[in-house]
Amino acid sequence: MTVPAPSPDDPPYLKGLNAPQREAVLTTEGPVLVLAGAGTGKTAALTARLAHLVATRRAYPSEILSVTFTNKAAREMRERVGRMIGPAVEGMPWLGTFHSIGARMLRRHAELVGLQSNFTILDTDDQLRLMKQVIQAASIDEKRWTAKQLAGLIDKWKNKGLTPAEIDAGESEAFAHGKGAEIYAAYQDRLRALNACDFGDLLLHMLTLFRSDREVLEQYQERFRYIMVDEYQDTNTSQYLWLRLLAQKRKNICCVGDDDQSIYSWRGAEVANILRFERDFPGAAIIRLEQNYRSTPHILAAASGVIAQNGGRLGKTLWTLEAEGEKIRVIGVWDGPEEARRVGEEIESLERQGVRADQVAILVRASFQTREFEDRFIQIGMPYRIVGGFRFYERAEIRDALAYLRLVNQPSDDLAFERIINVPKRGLGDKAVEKVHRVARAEGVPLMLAAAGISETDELTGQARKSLARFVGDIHRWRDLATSMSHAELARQILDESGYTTVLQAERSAEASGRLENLQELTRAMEEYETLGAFLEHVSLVMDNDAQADEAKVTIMTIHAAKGLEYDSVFLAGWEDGLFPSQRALDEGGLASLEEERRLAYVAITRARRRCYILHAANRRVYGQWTSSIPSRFVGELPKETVEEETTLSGGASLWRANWSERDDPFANIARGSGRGPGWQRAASQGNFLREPTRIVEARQSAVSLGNKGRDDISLGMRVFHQKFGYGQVTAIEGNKLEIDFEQAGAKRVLDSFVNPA
DNA sequence: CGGACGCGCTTTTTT
DNA sequence: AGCGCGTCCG
Repeated sequence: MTVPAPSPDDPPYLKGLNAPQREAVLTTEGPVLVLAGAGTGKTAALTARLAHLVATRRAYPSEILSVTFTNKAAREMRERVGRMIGPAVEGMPWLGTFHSIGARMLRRHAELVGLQSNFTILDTDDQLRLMKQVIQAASIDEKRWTAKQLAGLIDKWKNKGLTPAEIDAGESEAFAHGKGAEIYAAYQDRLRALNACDFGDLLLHMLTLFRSDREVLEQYQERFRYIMVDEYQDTNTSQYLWLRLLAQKRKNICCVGDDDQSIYSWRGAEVANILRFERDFPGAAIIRLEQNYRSTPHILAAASGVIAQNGGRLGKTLWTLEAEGEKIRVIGVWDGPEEARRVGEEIESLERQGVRADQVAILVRASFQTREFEDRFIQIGMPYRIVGGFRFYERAEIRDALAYLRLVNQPSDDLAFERIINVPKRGLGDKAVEKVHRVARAEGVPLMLAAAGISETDELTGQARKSLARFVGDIHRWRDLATSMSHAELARQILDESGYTTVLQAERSAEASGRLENLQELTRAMEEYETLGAFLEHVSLVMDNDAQADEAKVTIMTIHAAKGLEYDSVFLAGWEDGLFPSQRALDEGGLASLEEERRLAYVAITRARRRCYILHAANRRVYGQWTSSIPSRFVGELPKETVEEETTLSGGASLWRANWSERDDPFANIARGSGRGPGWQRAASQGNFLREPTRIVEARQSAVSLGNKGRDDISLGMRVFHQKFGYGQVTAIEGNKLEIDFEQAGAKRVLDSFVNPA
């Protein structure tokens, strides 16, 4: 397909695009697959394409379906398109994540799948509890067949687009000796009874509806003149089928993706979807974005060298106009703590060269690796932030608060009822809850209603009855209040009157105050929503977490979390066989798993703009055990000309150096504890001398005395202040290290240079 | 009912 | 090693 050459009359959204990008924008009709390598301006092309469709009046904004995976991506796209086409972006109801779009559709047709349009969307927590109930109801051994397993299985089935009726005997065998399909069906029944959906249902229900109801399908096929899909390599089967049905009529579907960046197969993504695009959509235009605007040639060569080892790729060759730049630095170290120390030093050196901390990232394979860096950075006072981990809305206190709101919003929300009936503790234990359940089941009414009934009879006695009556009364009162006050105010009042705030205040720990802050944050967030219902919908679908990106901090995160991001300097830690590639990937899953790990390596390297450091340690503590390891096979796959290797330990001489550096570093032993596990012993006995235990003791002592002499203005029992941890009392002094019992943060060991007498 | 103890698990994570 | 969960006991 040929597209017009650039001309001065080009609309603004075409300015600055290279030839393939222009082609991606201007090839509007028919199926298009855009293979966009890392850093090749994929989002720019995608948003320009959207702007083009609207500007040339090929479609109204409301006639374009554009799907992304994350809310972040959707938001970014909306913002960028907004900048190009102005307020018309407001009329793009079909720009969003698969799930938010699925929910939007499903609310319109809920009754066709046996739901009401105000169905609740369950979070993982609710799901799990529901599954537990289903397993119990089927009298299956809960130890042998856990709710977690079932959740994984049902999730997998839903990802594949399978309803209970479509589970064959073989699949069904995977749970409780062939009861899989039966239990799945029971779970779906329970969901329907609760007027609820899990995430998978948002798509699966629409998929079954599209299949069974031509009219509904055609309505959407007509409506969506153009379909655009971001990160196509991450689609699962159900999403793929959904898209294929929607695109069948007009066939104007444009999928953007990169098979080399497919790193989510473990949650159902099928690389195959992108690999067979041409077969699915005959006559598809394939456009490759290969000019990279992000990284130096060395970085690209390193990434290409690694990914080239994978088979079955669609194939792309990244290139850049950038200057050579620095080589990748591969650094071998003794152990985990040394790795953290080295990275800290290198970052300090970068900062001296003018690199800002927020342009530096440390990427790890598994989240437990962040710990080592945290410890070190706290010690040296380097500001950092950890991305990922718990999401705001997944925190217990937030879920509790939400459960109150859900129950007030919809008293028939049994799962919310169960969650908070005894939170905070009000003397309603298993016995009482069980009674409520029994009555509810017998009368076929929601728990809330059953509870109201019981509180008026003698079925419960004393405290329990009083508590239950009070609880029921509270919910009713709050429900009435909802009509007369703003929902944010109502939420505050609920938190106060339920005793939730009081309990947290009484706790007086750092955690509790953090929770109180989170709850405040929650009520603040509520103010932005028109209705309580709207807010709850937002919460169940949009698990935003990236609140503040304040001061310059080094970012520590997993490679998965880093996908789509870029940094000037990137540290890739823990490149050892067994950690990366992970042991699991090596043991199970065969070649496919290894190749996914390799794609992960590719994603990791391509996050870097100018500088990339790869580290591997000879010894590491994993699950409390010292293990020694060899450098990752991926290190060996880096083209030699693009790397610069340095190591503190290969053979005898460097072993000696390792010992030496340890003596130089007053913290080595402290950080390592009495590190004498298998790794240590093995390495030591490989050297030309035998390490006597006494030497270790010696080293320990010298570690303390080698450091700065302790400060004389701090003494045992003194009250001190620490920048990070606040006030505390000194409980032990060891050279320049202090043990402090912090009022907020608890007991910690810190350097004396970071505290001052209070 | 709630606290104490002991067992088992432990990649990656979105919606 | 560290945490969450489940069980057992007061």
